Amino acid sequence: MTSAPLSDRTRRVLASLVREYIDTGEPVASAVLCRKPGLGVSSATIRNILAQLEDMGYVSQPHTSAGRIPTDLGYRYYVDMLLDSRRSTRDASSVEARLREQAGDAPLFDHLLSSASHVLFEVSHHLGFAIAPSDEQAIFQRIEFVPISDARVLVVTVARGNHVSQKVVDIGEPVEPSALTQAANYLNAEFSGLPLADVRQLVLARLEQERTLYDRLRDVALRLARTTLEGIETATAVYIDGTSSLADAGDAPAVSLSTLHTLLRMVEEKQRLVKLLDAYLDGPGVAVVIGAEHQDPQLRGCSLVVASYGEGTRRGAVGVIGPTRMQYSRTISVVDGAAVAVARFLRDQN
Amino acid sequence: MTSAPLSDRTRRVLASLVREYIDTGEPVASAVLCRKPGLGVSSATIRNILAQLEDMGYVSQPHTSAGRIPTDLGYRYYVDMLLDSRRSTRDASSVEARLREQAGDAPLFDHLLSSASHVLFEVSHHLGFAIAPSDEQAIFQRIEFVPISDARVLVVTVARGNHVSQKVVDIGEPVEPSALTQAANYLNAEFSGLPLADVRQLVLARLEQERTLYDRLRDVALRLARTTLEGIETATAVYIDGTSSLADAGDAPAVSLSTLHTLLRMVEEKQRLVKLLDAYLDGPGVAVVIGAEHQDPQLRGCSLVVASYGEGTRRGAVGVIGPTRMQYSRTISVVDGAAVAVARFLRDQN
DNA sequence: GTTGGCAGTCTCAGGCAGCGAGTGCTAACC
DNA sequence: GGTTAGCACTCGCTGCCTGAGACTGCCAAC
Repeated sequence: MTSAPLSDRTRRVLASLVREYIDTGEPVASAVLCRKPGLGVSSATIRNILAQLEDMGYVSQPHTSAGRIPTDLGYRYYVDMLLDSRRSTRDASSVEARLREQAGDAPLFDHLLSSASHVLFEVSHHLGFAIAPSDEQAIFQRIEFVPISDARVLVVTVARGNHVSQKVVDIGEPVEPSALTQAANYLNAEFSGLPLADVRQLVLARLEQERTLYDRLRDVALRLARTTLEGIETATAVYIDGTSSLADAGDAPAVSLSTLHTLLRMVEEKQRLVKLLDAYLDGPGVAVVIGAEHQDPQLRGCSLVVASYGEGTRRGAVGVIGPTRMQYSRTISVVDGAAVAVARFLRDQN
Repeated sequence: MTSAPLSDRTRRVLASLVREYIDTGEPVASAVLCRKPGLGVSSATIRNILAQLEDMGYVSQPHTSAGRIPTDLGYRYYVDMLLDSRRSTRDASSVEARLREQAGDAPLFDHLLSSASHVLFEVSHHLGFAIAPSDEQAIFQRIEFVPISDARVLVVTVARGNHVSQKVVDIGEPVEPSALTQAANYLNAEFSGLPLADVRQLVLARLEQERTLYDRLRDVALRLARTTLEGIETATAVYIDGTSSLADAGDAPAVSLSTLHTLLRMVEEKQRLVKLLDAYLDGPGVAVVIGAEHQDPQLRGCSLVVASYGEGTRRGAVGVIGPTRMQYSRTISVVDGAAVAVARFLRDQN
């Protein structure tokens, strides 16, 4: 398990082995590798190299007389090579075209993200997901109250970037529709253009003041606004598509049954996925988490490819979850492309 | 495969065998059955009866020296006995209590149904679902237009029974907010209290007339209404919870991987589930579809327990999908209870 | 019609041999 | 020193056999 830098040739052998294993799913023999173009050496030499790679923990043998398969560490090295080499050559155009086809030219925010998860699934054939940024920093445009029943109101909030969200709020007492309209006018006049987080703070501050003012209209407006804004932090919108890919038994059952179970539970409780990503999403660009690198032991059987989009505190994420033996090169391209495309959509709409 | 009526004792043996198999998952031996209380005969007699049952296709042997397991036909006979015997003794109270706890006292329609699917999953530990009735016959209460961007409007439709639905509509040209309010007022005054299907017809009829009238306000109102009502028939709302149960490997992997794949695809394209149910949902009460009775060969590995709620043309459905080897008795109770509970909720809100 | 008894059948687990794939090692070579 | 050919060795896989165990089917007695 030494970490001496690998020679160029050794790295080519490792990459070749990983690619071959991803393609076939079978342990790779030295004879197979030396038949590959690019490294003109005999199988005996390959065997020496493979023995070194095994010492270093990059490959392993299921049993003595079998070929080698990559370990999670081997995948990691391979993926790092990929990420290095494609720093310059990103191409989002094909994914972006698909996304535009799916979502239209100026989609609503939630439609854009659900389309993104769908496209990711279609292109990668793995579970695709898209996560909205926290609403905290979204720019408040307008609020509108639609009376539903005597004491119930549908609150529609519109934020910049075609970002529409709805919520039903129970106000204890019946309120006149005209009062609701006035309340909305008041809020729109006061707060339009501010980040939602600021709006919330201002609303709370005013509610403190109003206690002594006895202005009924403002009171209703502010209380409705408070209840609406309360929900903002708690749940992040998550869009997932392609769960069926997890049970796609092309040749082998991509992931184990217990991993499958964990993933399906994650799809049910989407917030768990958000939590999972929080741990890995810090920098820009594509992040890859492979098998044993997962903190949750149940997820050791699968890999995660994720990229963030947006800037500053308005960051969301798109990505793919699939078996450790996945086509990383392709998947990384696709996820990166999707992140770029989503970011571009959002920029165009400001 | 004769269909002579079974003697009382033979039926008790079959029922006992099915129950035992559902409990253990192992082929049931004659010796095991004769130890059960209720039928005081020796194992040899049981063997004779089992041989008859096998001739008739109700049970089968995995191999010569194994016990018997029920065939799908055997499950069918057992389930029919269950359905017969519980005609009178339905008890929805426990499910209803859970549903009330989950959904609150006067939930919105979609929240009620998603709670129903959740409760069905929790109680049965199988995939639970709830399907909304067609909107066609819902009684229109109010429509409201919320401007989102220059040429885009969020249309909120409220129907009787806390049934709120939203849709974003693109109108080609920018429209003044005040015009939208007037348009909504016009539509509400004209159509409130009518079934949605009638509203749609009336809207189309008026649009024909208006062609010659050149009243811009009405024109906008009617065109918005038409676009909104267009979507009504196409998609039925479907709520699903508990997909993870399908991969719950307690002892055996409940359903085969290919069945699992089909079911997950059905969860993705929910309308396929609606289509599936159309074939089975005609009468009132609980319907059970077992294994090979499914038209789709991919679904042969699982069973469906479903009950409809509501009356006349306002019928929806709730139900459960699980392995053929499921606790039918319990599941039927639960699904029946859920249907009764949902119906009661809806009745209380009119 | 029911029952006890017994032979027959089949699965399952364990042990063993032969085969083949693929390696590790060594000695020769460049 | 790195590379290569050759060869012995290892080990999983398959097929075969055997004994044990689980049930049944059948028959004769009740």
